[in-house]
Amino acid sequence: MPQVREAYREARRKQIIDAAYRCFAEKGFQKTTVRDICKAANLSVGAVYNYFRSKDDIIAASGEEDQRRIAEMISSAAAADPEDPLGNLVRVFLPLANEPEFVRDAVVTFDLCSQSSRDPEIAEGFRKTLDAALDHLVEPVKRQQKRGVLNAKLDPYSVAAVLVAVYQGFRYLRVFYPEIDADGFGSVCEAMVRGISATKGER
Amino acid sequence: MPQVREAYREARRKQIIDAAYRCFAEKGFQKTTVRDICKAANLSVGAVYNYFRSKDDIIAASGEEDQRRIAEMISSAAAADPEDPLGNLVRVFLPLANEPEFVRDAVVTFDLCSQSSRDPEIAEGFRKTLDAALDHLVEPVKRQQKRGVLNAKLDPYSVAAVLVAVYQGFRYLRVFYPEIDADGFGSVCEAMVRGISATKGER
Amino acid sequence: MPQVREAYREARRKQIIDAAYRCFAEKGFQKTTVRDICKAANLSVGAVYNYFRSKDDIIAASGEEDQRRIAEMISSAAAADPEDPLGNLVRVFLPLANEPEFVRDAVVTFDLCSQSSRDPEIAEGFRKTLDAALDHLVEPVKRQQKRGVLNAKLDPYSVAAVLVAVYQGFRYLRVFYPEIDADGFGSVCEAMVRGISATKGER
Amino acid sequence: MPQVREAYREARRKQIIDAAYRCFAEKGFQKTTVRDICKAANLSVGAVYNYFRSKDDIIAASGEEDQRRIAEMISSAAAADPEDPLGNLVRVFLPLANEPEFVRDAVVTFDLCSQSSRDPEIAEGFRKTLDAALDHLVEPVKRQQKRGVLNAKLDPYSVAAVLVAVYQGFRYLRVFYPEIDADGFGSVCEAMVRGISATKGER
DNA sequence: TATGAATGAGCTTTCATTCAT
DNA sequence: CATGAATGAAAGCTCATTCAT
Repeated sequence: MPQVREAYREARRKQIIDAAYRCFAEKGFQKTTVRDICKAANLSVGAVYNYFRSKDDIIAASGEEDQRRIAEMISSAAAADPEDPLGNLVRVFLPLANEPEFVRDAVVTFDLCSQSSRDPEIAEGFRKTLDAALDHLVEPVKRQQKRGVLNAKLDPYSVAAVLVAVYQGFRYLRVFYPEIDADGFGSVCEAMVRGISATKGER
Repeated sequence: MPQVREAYREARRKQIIDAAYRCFAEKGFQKTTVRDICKAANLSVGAVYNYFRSKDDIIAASGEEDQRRIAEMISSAAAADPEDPLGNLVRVFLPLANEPEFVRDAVVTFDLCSQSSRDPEIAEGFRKTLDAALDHLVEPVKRQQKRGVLNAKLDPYSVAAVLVAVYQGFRYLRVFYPEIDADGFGSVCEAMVRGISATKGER
Repeated sequence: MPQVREAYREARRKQIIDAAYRCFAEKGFQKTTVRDICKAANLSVGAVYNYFRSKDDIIAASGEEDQRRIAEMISSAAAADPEDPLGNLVRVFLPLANEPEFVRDAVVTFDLCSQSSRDPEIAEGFRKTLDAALDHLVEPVKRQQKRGVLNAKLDPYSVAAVLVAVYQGFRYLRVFYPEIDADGFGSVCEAMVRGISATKGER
Repeated sequence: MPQVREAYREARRKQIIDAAYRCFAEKGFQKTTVRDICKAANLSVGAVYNYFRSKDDIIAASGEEDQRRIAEMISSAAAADPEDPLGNLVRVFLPLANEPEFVRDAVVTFDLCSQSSRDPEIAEGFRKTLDAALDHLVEPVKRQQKRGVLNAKLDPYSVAAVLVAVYQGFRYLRVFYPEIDADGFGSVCEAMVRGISATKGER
């Protein structure tokens, strides 16, 4: 019985988080009112406060969801092509730039980032999932280094960090340049990956 | 006389923008109240409204200032070492990561980024200076391509874009990882730059 | 349930309008603050804004109420004495001059009048009820003309207009002359009404 | 020399009052800012405060001016036709309804009226000039009564009051009905004046 | 649990007035 | 006398949160 009740609560929470995420994407955290969220979730104000202690609580939960999604995408993209996991990242992520949610979600991420620096609770959840994302990259990097495909002298954590940085930096630019040349960007990225490939001397 | 008057007005505006920037860095745009800005600028509320039409106006001005600063840093860094302008970027920018303002300012940039997607006026000022920053990079890239140092097949605008992306992505990570290994990050970047260097075949 | 809900809302609206009217009479529209109204209505600021979109909205509603009251008085006064409806108007309205609300309400009407010339929303509601008031007068005037009591050559709408004008003009004077001789004023009015009576030749 | 200075001050005061009156007509007393008045008068804020102690002071002066104008018009209209001074009033005042300033000025009068009930200083100036206007009417009324043209049994002050009331009431209606039938209104007025004329029995 | 009316602190902005120049 | 930058009280309005039903 508590099993059922718990599942019910979880479903409601997810319903609220999803609604909130849509609102946040559209209007930002601060300009989204609790009423906006309630309306979007088809719930009354009181109901929402049964599942979350405060608006900040909803923001934090939304942030974790946002990061969880990114981490998931990274790990599945890296796992999809064991032969060339890093190259596959570029092939998987760049086309996303044309999805309508791309900018919408990017803006939420950057909003979260700036909130994080003020609210430790948000930062906490954020970092946890960012850690997970990085871990999902470090592993294939190490594997490729062992296989002699990547320059073994480079710190695998740093490589993973640069990859994430390039991705987030691309999202950042994309916010301002909807017409950005994603393919050109991808070509430069691929060329750069060659720069961290193992050469004869470094093998 | 109008010369003096105008200079006076400019000085006051700068005083307000600087104060506002500090507040924004500390509390974010929305949580910063106009009164906070006034207090930080040592001015009365009415005085501030003599120089700016609204809080949004101050945000927009702050945003332009933020971008102008970045563009300036990029152009001066690229100009400092004509032999290796791109490599110099890494050498100039990475050490900044340890400055106390690094995270503080990064957070403002990302806040601005997310505001931009909602407020066209902010986006306008932002994009203008982002354009300038990119232009300052495209030029040395082209020069290096002509000199046969960089792979001429790559689109110079895309190269510039990736460089900016890496920088902003690094700032992003730095917000969450104060302990991030900047040197390791730099090493990977340098290795990557080698990936876009001209090789014999492409020369 | 919606029946009850609706009735509840209407009751609250009336509560607010009444409180607002008292404030407006005492201090005028502009000098009455929303907080004044809230205090007078024994409600919090937020509560009031649950029932009205803005202060102007409250003013408009108050204005309609004000006009509605006048129209109602006119129509009931005219209906009370079918033999001499116009004469009855004088008999009914003049004694009101001694009521304490007389000046208080007059001032609201004139304030509304001047607001109307600027705010179309207020003017709209105002005119609608003024129309109704005039209509309530035109009908008895026409009836008296048919009965041969009033000069049939006069435009009944103009007669109604003059009657309203005399009433409002009297209120106007009363604002400045609390000691005005209402009976003398009434005598002159009655004499004037004789001037628009049908004479042998016009019968 | 003080003569000249005094004349200069008077000229400036009039300049300000006129500008203020235009502003008040357009936006109402409360929504007119001191800056509006200064701009309309082509003077700096400080300059205006050299001639008036406060905004209320300007309003009061404007009000006296407004009433002075009406009193002047009444007295000159009544004096113009010694044979039929009252009839002449109708002939002079009704055509004014088509002047563009008619409604504009009416609104100021009603605004003043409602301010008067709150501000004794305004009321004071207002009443003084209203007294003058009434006096200018009482005299010809008395004269006509002596000549046996008007019913001598009526209180001349009340007659004057009704005349002013009709005029102000007409202005009031005109605010809401730009299309009001002024001629019809005039005909009714003339018929009414006949009602207060002396008849054989009352002569 | 669900509801949504009520709360009131706190926000941005305006504006009458002062006063150093 | 003229100027207009500076002041700061106070305005209208919003919104996170509570709580009786």
